[in-house]
Amino acid sequence: MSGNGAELIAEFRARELLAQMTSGDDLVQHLDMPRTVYCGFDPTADSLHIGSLVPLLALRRFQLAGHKPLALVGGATGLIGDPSHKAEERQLNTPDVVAGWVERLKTQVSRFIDFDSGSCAAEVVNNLDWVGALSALDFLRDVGKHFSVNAMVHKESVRQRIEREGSGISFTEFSYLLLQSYDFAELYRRHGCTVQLGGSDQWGNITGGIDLARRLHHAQVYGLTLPLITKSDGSKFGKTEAGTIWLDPAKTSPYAFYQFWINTADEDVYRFLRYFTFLPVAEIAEIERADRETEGRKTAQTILAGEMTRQVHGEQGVIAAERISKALFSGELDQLTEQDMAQLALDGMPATDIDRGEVSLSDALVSTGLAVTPRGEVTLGQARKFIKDGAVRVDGCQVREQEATLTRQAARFGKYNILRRGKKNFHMLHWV
RNA sequence: GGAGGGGUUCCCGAGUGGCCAAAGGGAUCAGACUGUAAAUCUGACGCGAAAGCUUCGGUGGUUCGAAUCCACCCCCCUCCA
Repeated sequence: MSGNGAELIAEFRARELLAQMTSGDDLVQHLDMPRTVYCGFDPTADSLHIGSLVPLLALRRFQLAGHKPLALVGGATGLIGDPSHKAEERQLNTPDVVAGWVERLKTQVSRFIDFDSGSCAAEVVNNLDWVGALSALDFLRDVGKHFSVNAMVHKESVRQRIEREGSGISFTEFSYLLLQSYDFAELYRRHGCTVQLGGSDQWGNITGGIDLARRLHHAQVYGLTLPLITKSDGSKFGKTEAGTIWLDPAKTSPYAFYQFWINTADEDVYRFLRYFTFLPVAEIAEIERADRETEGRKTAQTILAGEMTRQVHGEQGVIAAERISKALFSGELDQLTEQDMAQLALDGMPATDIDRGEVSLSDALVSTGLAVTPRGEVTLGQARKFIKDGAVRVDGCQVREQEATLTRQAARFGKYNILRRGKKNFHMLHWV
């Protein structure tokens, strides 16, 4: 199960997953042998979001090619904060909060890599294990001595902050580079890790580690960065009006996750299939070709949504997401049985409990949060506007009466109503 | 230090005493069309059902009335030294 470096790198190129790599040919040859590869994930929240997917999947791609992946969870670096591409100094999180997040990330990261495949079985490591034990003096003498402040000041990530009036950068964040560099050197020492993956914003941190590994251990190690995911319309990838798309099903339901992908623009969808799925590039090209001849709805978005939801939420997640999507968008709401309705709520459809006998439609739009203004506020006035515009449907029927009232008696099965605002915003009312 | 230009609603950008909640464009949301698309067209776009209330860097002032005039302050830009 010895890898073939050229093949693996060609695969990355074909998927446009290669932003930069150090010493090109050397790295390709290096990857002819099974190696140990690492990528770090800092706990900046209680869950990873969709932006971490590309590096996470890259680790898996390396593993499938016969290399051993190490997923590093930044229990130490998460306490400091990476200044890269951050406009302002971060708020420090308390150690126990970060420790909690580390545990969550460990679990999340684990579903993407295989821990049971012999010599290339994955491992999760935590840099707090080695950084936590390091004394300040040892750190300054053994690590700090190898870094030139003159050079650091010129790094893009730092320079932006230094030149920026009124914000600046603390010594704490300034030191981040040293910590991440030390991680690489230490993973080389402990695990023989010789390759680091990361987003393209990590280039500076990765090359820092390469230098340090050479100075500390006379080791030749390598780095490879993945591109920043862009959208054809220029907006930021991974956000919707509802906010960040998280990997944690409690924060972004499998349904919402599925919907995120199904709404991918035609101009982006084939690229995303290459970035995010394990479908062979040739197969993706075939999908694209077939879609070109298709009238109407392309198949690519459905495939992408299915693949991604399966990867992140498993087969059950796909089934649930497809079930809700089908029910809501086919317009056949009246086909749903009471069990189906109960299931929709369990499957993660947004729902609000009503404990009164009746509510006015406009109040319901407010309490469900459907009546959001373009600026993001939830107001009664907006609820009225939506009703007037004909944007509101109750159980599939448009309601334009300003004074409309929903009652428990009229609810489906005496329990449920499905509110719809606009084309794709649904919310369940649950009469309790 | 000297000279000049500027800070307007989410963004860009008009507006120099009442007709300004403030032109126009973008973004956003909704409707039509469609594929839960794109493009296009239409509508909305500070809060409020309304009366009205809160906005034009900040604070005071002039005035019946100010985003618009005056004073001071804060911030940005350009040129000169």
